[in-house]
Amino acid sequence: MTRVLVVDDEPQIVRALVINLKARKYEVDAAPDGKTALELAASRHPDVVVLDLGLPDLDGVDVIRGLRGWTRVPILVLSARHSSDEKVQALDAGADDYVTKPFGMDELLARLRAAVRRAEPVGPGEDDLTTVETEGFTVDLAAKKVNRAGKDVRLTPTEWHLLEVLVRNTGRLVSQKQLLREVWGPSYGTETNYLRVYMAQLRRKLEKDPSHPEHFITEPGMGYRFEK
Amino acid sequence: MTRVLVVDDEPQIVRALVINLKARKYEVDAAPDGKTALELAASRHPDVVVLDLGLPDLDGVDVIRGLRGWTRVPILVLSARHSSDEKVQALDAGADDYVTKPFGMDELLARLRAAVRRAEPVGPGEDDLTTVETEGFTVDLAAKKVNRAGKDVRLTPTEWHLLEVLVRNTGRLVSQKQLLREVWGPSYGTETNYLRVYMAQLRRKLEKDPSHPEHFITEPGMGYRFEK
DNA sequence: CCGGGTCATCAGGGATGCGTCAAAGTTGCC
DNA sequence: GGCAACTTTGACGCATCCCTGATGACCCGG
Repeated sequence: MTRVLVVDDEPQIVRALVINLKARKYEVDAAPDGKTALELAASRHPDVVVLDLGLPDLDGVDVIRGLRGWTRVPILVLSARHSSDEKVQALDAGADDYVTKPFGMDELLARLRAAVRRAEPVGPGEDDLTTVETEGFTVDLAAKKVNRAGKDVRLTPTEWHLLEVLVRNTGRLVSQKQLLREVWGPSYGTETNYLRVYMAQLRRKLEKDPSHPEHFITEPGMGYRFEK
Repeated sequence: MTRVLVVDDEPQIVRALVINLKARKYEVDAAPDGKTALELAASRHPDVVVLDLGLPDLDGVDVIRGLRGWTRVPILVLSARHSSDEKVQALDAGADDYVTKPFGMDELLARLRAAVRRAEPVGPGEDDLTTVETEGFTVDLAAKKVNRAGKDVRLTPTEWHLLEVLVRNTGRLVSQKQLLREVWGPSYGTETNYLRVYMAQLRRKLEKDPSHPEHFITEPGMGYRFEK
């Protein structure tokens, strides 16, 4: 779940934000001043910060700097000041966006979504999800490679697709209908013979003893399962 | 140097932006409509896009989607529409920021800086990515040069672009669609014959035995893979 | 013991995708 | 305006993959 830190000294604004955010399944922390904001940011590690510039204790720009000293969390500034100078200062201090009050809730939420979205990592960083190992072979989902005894195994597109669905559900039973729909398309829910042919090919290429499979298990009448 | 793509059909706005950006040492491309914008984005790889929503040919939101289909480049939307709905649509389609006209140049530039800043990769870690070596040849991504047996190999722009995408994903399979979109642009997702022609040329220039490639591996039906 | 159903395996034929070559079209430069 | 380099397009042979039908093994209930 996405965690939001709301920093504002006006209770009614905080209330409005909290209600709207919680309704949209965000987890929300709130701070009434800069000092609390910095503490909460450190202890709660929010995924995005909504920061009012007019705080009682610290200058808003100093709060931004305080955060930017150690984190790249997206900061969305909220302010009553329309002056161009204020905006430039806040943005150059490290803010990601600047919304002037009064603001539309829809717009604010959209900007929030944009800020969270682009902070999402892409590509590497999920290595634990991209490779699956067994004693006999290794499947690399990102590189689309299968390695067996040091050598890459050549899989056809259909074979790979089938393997991918099974591996993504390691340990779970995948029904025949589900497999057929995923690999061959929605209208192929009943052609179970395709499955038999391609499961045999996968086993021949990957199992130690294809006629006594250890990893590609048949659940008679139901479907197939991949086990490490 | 940071490269900016300005998309707007009003010449005076483009002029103002270009002058201001160039004065601040940005490299600037300009497009008067959506189609040109998508082409320029594909061929020039800007670091940030400034996009007016009111274009003569395509809907602005469609341009955003066209870009987001293959790149995460920051998009800063410029628009005369103040309606909250428009903003939400643009932001949810993948825009990073939304500025309403008339805008202050200082503010726009500050938002631009913010967008570019947060797109910067975190920390070091790409130094080793700038050159890739194989037994047969060396690719220098920064210098855009390929060396083989002590001599530089001449590559055409398209050949280089294709090589670059493959090398940046060394070891990973890159799908045909992805390659076509990266090199030829978002609307070329199906022209797989281009790929065949240019892969052949790359192999002829770089492989020891072009008809038995060791580094530019084709995965039938799926895509291509570069191996060291 | 027999019969129906599901599953595994095999092999052939049609369709598809890839590599190659050559020619036409485009672009940019002198 | 002409030339050279590059890109696009089309055609062809060939390898590979996908589908299909046939056959036999296995499991269960009758």
